[in-house]
Amino acid sequence: MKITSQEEYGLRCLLQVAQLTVKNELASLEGIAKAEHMTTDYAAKLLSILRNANLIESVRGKSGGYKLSRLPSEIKLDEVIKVLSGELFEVNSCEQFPGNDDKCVHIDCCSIRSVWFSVSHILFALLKQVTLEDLLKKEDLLSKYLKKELILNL
Amino acid sequence: MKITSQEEYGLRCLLQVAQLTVKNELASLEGIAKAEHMTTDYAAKLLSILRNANLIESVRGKSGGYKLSRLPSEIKLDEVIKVLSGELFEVNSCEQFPGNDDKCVHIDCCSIRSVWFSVSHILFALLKQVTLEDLLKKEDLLSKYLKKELILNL
DNA sequence: GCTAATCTTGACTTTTTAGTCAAGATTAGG
DNA sequence: CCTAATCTTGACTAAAAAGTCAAGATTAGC
Repeated sequence: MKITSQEEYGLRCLLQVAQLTVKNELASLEGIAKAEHMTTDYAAKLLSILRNANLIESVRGKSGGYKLSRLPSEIKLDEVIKVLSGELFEVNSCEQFPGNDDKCVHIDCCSIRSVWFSVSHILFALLKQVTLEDLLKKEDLLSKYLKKELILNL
Repeated sequence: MKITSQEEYGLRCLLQVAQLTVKNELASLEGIAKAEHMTTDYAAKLLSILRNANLIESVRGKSGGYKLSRLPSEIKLDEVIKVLSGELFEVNSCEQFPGNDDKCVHIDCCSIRSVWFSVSHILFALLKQVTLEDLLKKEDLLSKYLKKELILNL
């Protein structure tokens, strides 16, 4: 249960694209990488994940670049995080942790599983309340908003 | 943002210890490993993490084993998860993701960071509401309890 | 059509996490 | 005091995640 590199840097790239999209410009790979102080190769890899998930679109060739597929207000963090690293705990795969067997010993009754399900559910309900548009705000503004709104709306 | 092996299997071992502790028995390494279908070596490693964090105590020598250091009702999941894998996002280390620099580009203002902080805060507040005693219940009972109580008490 | 600026892809290397192995320390009970 | 049943530890190997490299495809503008 940790924020992964792919989530963190993938989201940063997406936010760079969002910033230019609202100005009606395309974001170039090189521009994104420079802004985020990362290599273009790594940025390219992350952007390809975002593109394959239809969060962004790319235009190839000279004067090409990336733009959001939808409005920033229509892209919610729960979707972004699922694209970048999947669910916290996959509902149909307690098989992720089968011990040394094919099948988990606890398949019939597992109190741990029910905690993961609840936590995962609430977590993604939280993330669903935050959009890329929110993330384009300044930190102090967003921070206040999150404190006021996040839990209340669960 | 995924449940790690260490969290899952570590918690399973801890729960095995808890089951015997409430019966006033010591849990042996071999017993725990057999019950969870894992190797004794791996169980040993996880139990040593739990022991170093003072969640369990061990008795060496013949007729030795493990027991909880506290009552199951006094051990909360937020602590267990922190022991097994740390915070979701370390407050004092945006340095975890500095890009190709020493210092993160966004150190002064980072909307992403404020989301991680909020989410992490709520997540551990949730986990704090669940104790090992709760986890000793049957899945269906616990599941109902979680649905009713978890969010309400935030 | 050439060229330079762009995106695309898959194989590769490095780092981290997961899991194993083996040698050793402790102690109850005979 | 010996032995068998325990726990302990650190080094090692395997698997997964992170990040790099290199070759190639596309297209605007000359």
